[in-house]
Amino acid sequence: MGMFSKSCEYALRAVFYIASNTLKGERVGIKQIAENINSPEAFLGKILQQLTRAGIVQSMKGPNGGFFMLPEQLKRPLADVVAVVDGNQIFVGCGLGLTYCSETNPCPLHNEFKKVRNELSYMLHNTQIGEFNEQLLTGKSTLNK
Amino acid sequence: MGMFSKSCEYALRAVFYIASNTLKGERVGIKQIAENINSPEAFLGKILQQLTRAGIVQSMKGPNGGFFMLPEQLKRPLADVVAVVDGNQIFVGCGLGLTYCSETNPCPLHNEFKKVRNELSYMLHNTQIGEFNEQLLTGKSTLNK
DNA sequence: ATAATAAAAGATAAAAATATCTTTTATTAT
DNA sequence: ATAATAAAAGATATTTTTATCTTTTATTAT
Ligand code: FES
Ligand code: FES
Repeated sequence: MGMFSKSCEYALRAVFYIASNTLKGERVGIKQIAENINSPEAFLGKILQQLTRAGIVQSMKGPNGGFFMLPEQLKRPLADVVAVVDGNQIFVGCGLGLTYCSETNPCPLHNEFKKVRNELSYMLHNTQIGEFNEQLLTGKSTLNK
Repeated sequence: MGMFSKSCEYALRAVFYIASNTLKGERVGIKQIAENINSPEAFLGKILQQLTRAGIVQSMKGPNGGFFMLPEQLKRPLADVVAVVDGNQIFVGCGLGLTYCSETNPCPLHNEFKKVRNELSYMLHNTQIGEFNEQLLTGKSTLNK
């Protein structure tokens, strides 16, 4: 597996897709999202439930329902999405899997690992969900295949 | 989960332990390793099999048998251990889980993610397994709890 | 040679992650 | 009010990862 769980990858792709459609003023349904980010529909539904409960995205039931985001939600960092789906071990956990990362009783890789972990953490905390809307809408970047 | 699979975490802790004991001129058995890196014994056995087949460590059966490393094996990078256990997706894979990472058809996070991924890759390629032997033997760093 | 030791190999089990299917609830349009 | 739509919730299934158990093979000491 990669840096994130599969659920988390779907989650990130989904919020990017929802964000860019929100910019166009459109709500999007699970089916449409799943098609556009290349994910299993029902499984994505479960992930979107989590994201909705956590206040990462908004949802509406019924005709013309679907998922969308509020302006302030577009500004939230990717770290929030990752934390909701994968927890915060990626931000604070020991690289060698010790029960917790410690300065006073570190694993051998601590100093080296911490640097990388902090780079990732910084990047995710300083990147906003809505930041890629334009490049997505103009097709400069993609969410499927 | 963290950056690596649990198997990979055990693998890294195990090679560090074997390396530091090799420096002391000692072979170590699965049981001893498992106790000292706090891992399930039988499961660790399977992982050590992989590492032996891949030439990361040496093994000897029978009395006074156990695991140890050759001088050149002590110099190999952590990246080799990670690649054997987790594959190379962590080094080359797309952060959002697209089938492959591409410069020409990138995901939105590509540039930001690539930086972090390359930092991790660089670190793992430029850190040797045997590099922490001294601090491990002097108790300055730990592999359990 | 024989017994003891320890890893290798193979088989099986349990837990977690991923995926699907069915029923219920909220919302909208008629 | 009724029917249609779409997400929420709940139940179930599949796959992968993690873990354990048993048998075999190699090595050493007696
Ligand atoms: S103790 Fe392992 S990364 Fe800090
Ligand atoms: S395409 Fe996603 S990280 Fe390169």
